[in-house]
Amino acid sequence: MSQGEPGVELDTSLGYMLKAAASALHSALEAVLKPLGMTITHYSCLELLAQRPGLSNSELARGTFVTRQSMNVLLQALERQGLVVRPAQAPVGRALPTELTDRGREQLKVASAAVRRVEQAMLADLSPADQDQMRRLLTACIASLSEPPASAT
Amino acid sequence: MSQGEPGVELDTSLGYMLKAAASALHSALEAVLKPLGMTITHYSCLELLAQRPGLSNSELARGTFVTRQSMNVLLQALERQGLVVRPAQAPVGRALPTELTDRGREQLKVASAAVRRVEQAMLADLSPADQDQMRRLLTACIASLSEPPASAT
DNA sequence: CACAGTATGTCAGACTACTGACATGAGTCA
DNA sequence: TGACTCATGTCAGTAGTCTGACATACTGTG
Repeated sequence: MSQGEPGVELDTSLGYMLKAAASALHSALEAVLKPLGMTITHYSCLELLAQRPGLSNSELARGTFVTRQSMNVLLQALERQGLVVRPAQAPVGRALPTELTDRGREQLKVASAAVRRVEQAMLADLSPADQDQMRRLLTACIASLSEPPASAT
Repeated sequence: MSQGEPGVELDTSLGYMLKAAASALHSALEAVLKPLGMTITHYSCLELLAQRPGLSNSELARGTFVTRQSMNVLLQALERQGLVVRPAQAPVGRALPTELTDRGREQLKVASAAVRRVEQAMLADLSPADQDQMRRLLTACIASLSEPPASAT
């Protein structure tokens, strides 16, 4: 069934390659986080809270690229497990500032090291200059995709 | 709640940026495919079949980065909709070579144009040289992630 | 003040993709 | 030939995320 690569155009499509790279990263992260009993979103949430303490549910959702409904489900689980805490009442508006507990920080420490190893493995063959290039390119892509479709005028 | 960017290290993490870019692309693709009544995997499957006719269920799964079980469910749906056809019996082994129908090609044509527009929008600010760079960098990342963890020796 | 508009937290149901499991067919090797 | 290994197709159950909906709280404008 395999017939080498016809080289049609999939192999050069940056959209496809971006998906392939993200998928490979996703699988690698899953592989190291699963033994720790964590999902990727679970880890992302803790990491985000460590770097930006006091983020609300909606802000965490945006930062981890899921809906606020999904993040809400996750936060309730993390709260039950004693990894994060939220005040019973919002200090202002409806947003509940979330904080890591010591237990949460502890769990994150192990996971964070594992994730860092995966990221370093991914970048093993890239020079510092390459990595800067990649940051610039990805930033440009994100910016262009975030703009409105730019209707013809 | 928002407090600018502390610039901790999330903003420079290539893993995070890769995820952000893939997420932005995913959302943009969803937005253009949904009006056509297609999901991203649905489209990816048709596109792959157009460029590599006769791929089996498992090969399509690998090409679209889902499990063969998920692809099987999708293929059965596409078959019911008359977009693809598979022989009742495998010509060799168990693999069933899948082909697009005229109806499948027709649906793909519209979707493919929409997807191409999204990809071009994403690359709007990137020179041809930039795009080549990006291909090289993504390829390197994928290759490094695909290698075994490289135990210490 | 009253009102519309926007952002948030949360519950419920639906969907997509996943893991687990089993049977079938091809290739390898003694 | 028979045993073993591997890849494939498929069914069933599970988990994570999504959409839809509603109530609440801040903001700006008349």
